[in-house]
Amino acid sequence: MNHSINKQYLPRQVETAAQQYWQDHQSFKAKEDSDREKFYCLSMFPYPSGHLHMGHVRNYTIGDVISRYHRMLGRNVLQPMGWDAFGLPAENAAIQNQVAPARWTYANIDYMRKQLKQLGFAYDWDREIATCHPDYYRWEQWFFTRLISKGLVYKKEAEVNWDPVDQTVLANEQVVDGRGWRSGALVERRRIPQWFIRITAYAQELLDDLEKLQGWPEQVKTMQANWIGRSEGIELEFGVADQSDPRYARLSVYTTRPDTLMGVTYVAVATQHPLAQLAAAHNPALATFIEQQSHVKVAEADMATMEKLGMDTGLKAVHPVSGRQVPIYVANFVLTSYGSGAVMSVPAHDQRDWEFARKYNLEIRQVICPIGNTATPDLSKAAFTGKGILINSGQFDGLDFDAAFSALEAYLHQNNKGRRQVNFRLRDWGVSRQRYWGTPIPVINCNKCGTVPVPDGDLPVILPENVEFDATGSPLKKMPEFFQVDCPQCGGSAERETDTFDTFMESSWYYARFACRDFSSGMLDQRTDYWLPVDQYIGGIEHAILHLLYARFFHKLMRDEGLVTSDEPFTRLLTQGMVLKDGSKMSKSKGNTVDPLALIEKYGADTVRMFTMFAAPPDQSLEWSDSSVEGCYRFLKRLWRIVAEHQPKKLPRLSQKSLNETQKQLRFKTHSTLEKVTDDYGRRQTFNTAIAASMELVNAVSRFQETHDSDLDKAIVTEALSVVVLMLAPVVPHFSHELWFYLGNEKPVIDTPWPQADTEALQRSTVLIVLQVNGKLRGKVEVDNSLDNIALEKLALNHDSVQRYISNTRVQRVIVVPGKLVNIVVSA
RNA sequence: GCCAGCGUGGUGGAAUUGGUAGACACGAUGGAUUCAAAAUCCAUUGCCUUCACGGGCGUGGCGGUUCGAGUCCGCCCGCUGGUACCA
Repeated sequence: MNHSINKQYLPRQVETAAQQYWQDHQSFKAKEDSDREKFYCLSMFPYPSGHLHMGHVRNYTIGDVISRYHRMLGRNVLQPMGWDAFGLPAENAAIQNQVAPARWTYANIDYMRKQLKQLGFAYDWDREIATCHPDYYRWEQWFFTRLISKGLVYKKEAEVNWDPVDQTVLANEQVVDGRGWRSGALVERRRIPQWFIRITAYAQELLDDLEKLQGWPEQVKTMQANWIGRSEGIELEFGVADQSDPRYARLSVYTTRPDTLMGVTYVAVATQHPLAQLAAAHNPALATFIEQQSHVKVAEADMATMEKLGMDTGLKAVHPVSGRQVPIYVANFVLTSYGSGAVMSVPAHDQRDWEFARKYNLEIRQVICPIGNTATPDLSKAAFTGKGILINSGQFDGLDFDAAFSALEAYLHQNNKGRRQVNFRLRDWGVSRQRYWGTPIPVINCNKCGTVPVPDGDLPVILPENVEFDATGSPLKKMPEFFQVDCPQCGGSAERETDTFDTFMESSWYYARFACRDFSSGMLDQRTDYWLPVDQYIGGIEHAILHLLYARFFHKLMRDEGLVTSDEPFTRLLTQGMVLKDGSKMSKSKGNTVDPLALIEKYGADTVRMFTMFAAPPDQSLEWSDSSVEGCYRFLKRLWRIVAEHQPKKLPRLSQKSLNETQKQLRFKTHSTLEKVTDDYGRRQTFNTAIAASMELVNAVSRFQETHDSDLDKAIVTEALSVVVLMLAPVVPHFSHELWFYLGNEKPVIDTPWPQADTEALQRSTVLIVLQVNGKLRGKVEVDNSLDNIALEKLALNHDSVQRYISNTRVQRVIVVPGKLVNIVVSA
């Protein structure tokens, strides 16, 4: 084993050689092997926007570190990579640069793939997927037609942002201060027919199965549960008085607070509610008001923060219990898409209703009295929103929330005016996009047969890639050769759907396709049974709700189609924080980006990888620092020199007892660090502390070397450095690849098992005890670890550093925490 | 607005189950080496106070629980992500 080594750390040479070795040996090609435990590690695939940014580097380094660690644990690892290739930015680039979205996208993919390869990620590139390729999206189209046949898909009208100048639908992101970002025109809400997938049919299961996700962060599960938003309430009906049209005799509302029903003083309906439209037909002022409210973009945040405005319709609702008539208002904050588009308003016990009532001088009627609190709430200051005892509620007076709920439910049920209802905040998934660069929706509209799914044999519906592109909507709508087709059912002339799918469709099942991406006669094959579910998924926290919920939903749809056998797609989830510079998110528009390529050229991939792992724990945001990158480079140079100048010696079989104290200490440090780092990589996934601990061990080796250079000393150093090189191998794989050979090993570091701590080296006979007086640190003492609590207490009380604080006091209590501390509680 | 996080030295962060606050780095200061510089190495480095020994304060703010709180609870402030057509 005569591995020569350059005394200087030359990252470019080292990295080229290691990458060449991996390529020659096809080290990362993943093969199904039922005899071996698999580990599927997946990082969220990138949108090919042009070049990698630091967020990608961080995401993919985390994934690579976890993959390489599990490989060392002996698992059969699959780590694939692909491209979330459809999306809006390609269309914007097309308009700006006169380049077709397809060409732009493929060029970006080529460039970014090169960057990923330079970073040395252990991907099986044979499984690469680009979602814009028909081999991929054809199965999405096929699956959608399956969902149609199962009744899990339907078409309905839904609102979009319409730019009246560019004559195009705008994404929420493209509406800035209520205006189209290119034209500057005031946006309008427009209702158009769109396709929806019934995610609400799975709402309960999506909620219940969160419990199965033991490997997910609590915060993500909480956010998803709140998003699904299950509530139990009552759906009840008000009558409508003075109505001229018998179709609108009833007004349905949903409430989770039926106990406040007798406090209703008005009813609010959405601007698009039939009653609002009915009233507006005879009321020009109301029509104007409704028209004005239509210039707000279709985003919940805008709806919720805008000034709450309303107008009396002149219509009256009839209370289902008291028969009292209350005004019906149109209110801009009532959501058309949630519940029935109408809400009963109880200003005394709901803050938003209270504010609205104050503004429009509507009655505030208290019907709930706080329990165990004689002070009546001051309803001139705010609503009282807590639960309590009913008052001013006639026959329901004196009941508490639960009793009132039951009593009112029974009353409304008997009178056929309401029933118990479970509601979800979650809305069905609108998948239609009026855009070009996406998967064509595989549906044909025929005047005779209605909507007809494209038959299996005619799939895929291929998106034409050579197109002229401008700002006025999808080019597909101007391509008769695309949309003029014969109806598959009657053969008559028909029109192909020109809308495309939401790109969340592609990212909802790519993880499954990676298991069998070359399968050409179906969506998924048997190989998914081996690889799924994904053992570790890594991606940005910004995907905590939408992407992760859609993917969970899609997995259940595929399960119910018999394509996968598991209930959930991702066993363990790590949500990575953002990369910031000067306190804000790195972005092109802010001009604070750092080019990974320039850094790799200057320091090498290993330094860049190490910095992203060392600077912060993976789930926190990471503050960019040039000098800290420099520091990582310095550490690698220093460690390289220490190893290269060291003469490796094999550690003889020895008894720990034959070592001197310093030798014992270094071996203790080596093996205790190994235990800690193993825990950091595996359970904790705090790679920053794993690196810090490794640095500490290197510092200990340096100090040890100053006074020790016998053959046995060198062997102990060899052991320590070998452990360091193995522990750092997942983070700096090229660096470790080279040094591992130098340390006298024949097998490459990637095929070397993760080391195990030597329990004998971890034995200690003493322990450090902290001495406190009244909780304040007053001393430390190293004691034999066989001392019992009584001996510890005695020793603490007599210790000099304690004595001076307790001499003129009375000892009240002594708290002994074995192996940790003694706290003496005294009073003057 | 609503949901979920986060807030610790000059900076990034550590403190894993309520038990030594500031590990490991960066930066800074001083020194060694050098003709000089780079590189490297050594020392110091939370704040206030003291000649020194030492003492006091200190984890966004206010309060609480506890022998003991960065950690648990309540309220408040600030920042970040998401908010269904950015991905």
